[in-house]
Amino acid sequence: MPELPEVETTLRGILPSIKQQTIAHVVVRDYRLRWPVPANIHLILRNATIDDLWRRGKYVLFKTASGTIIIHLGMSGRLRILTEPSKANKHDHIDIVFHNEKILRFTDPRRFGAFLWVEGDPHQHALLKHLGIEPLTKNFSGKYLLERARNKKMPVKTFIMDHKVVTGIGNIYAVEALFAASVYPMQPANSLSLTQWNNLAKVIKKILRSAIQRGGTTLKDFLNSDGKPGYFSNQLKVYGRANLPCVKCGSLLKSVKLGQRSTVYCAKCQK
DNA sequence: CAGAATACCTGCGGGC
DNA sequence: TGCCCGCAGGTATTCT
Repeated sequence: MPELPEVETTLRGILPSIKQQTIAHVVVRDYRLRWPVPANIHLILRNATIDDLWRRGKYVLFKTASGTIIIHLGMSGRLRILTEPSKANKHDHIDIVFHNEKILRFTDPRRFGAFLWVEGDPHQHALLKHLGIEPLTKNFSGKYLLERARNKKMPVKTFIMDHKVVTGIGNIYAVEALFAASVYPMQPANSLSLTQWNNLAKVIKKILRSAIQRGGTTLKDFLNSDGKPGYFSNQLKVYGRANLPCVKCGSLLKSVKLGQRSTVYCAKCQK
């Protein structure tokens, strides 16, 4: 479900309710996520204060005095704030109850998400250590991509979805960015020109910023922390539009599998 | 070593 | 109505 814009939207939504707030207790209903939720997490977090929270790639981090909570939403995860206790549904796996009576609820039907605890520098955790550059930073540029793509024969789409290169770009935004930049998804990464990379870096930033501004993309069930859908869905030009006309030239969009992921593109506009 | 396949899970929509 | 299949926003792990 969530790519960078959806995670960012989620973070912004929950931040005002829980930053600097102290945890009263934690309820774990199902420990079976991507990795087991630490068995003693309720003891660790009791009376801990969330000093700060931020995003790294698609991870959300909550810092406390003794360590950091690492959360990943996987494909179907969601975080939201409840202002009063409410009956837990089937996939509501974790509640963090704060002294201010707000409740942070982690829901994840597919359980591909993660809820972990790390002491020390969270950025040295195995999951975060090798993450590449943040796309919404100045150093993310055509030059950076050109350098990283040297000797990489893989398709450019696979390359920009590699989080060791750049974090946060998933299937939707990869496909949209390639269309916006008129780049053929199967083009070998090491064959793009600096001009192409500059253009791609530019449209990636533009699309991610636009999506964040609109509250992310809702395909069927993404809701942000306020329970609102994301309004970027109606900006999608190619994702989910296989066999429909290209918005630029009218020819029918094609669809192929690339690394098991559906890849929609315009054969005429993307060369 | 790179790159490709596999695995983890539930829910939904389409075809029969 | 119900069953089976394929598909879904991710990514660590295993394989070749």
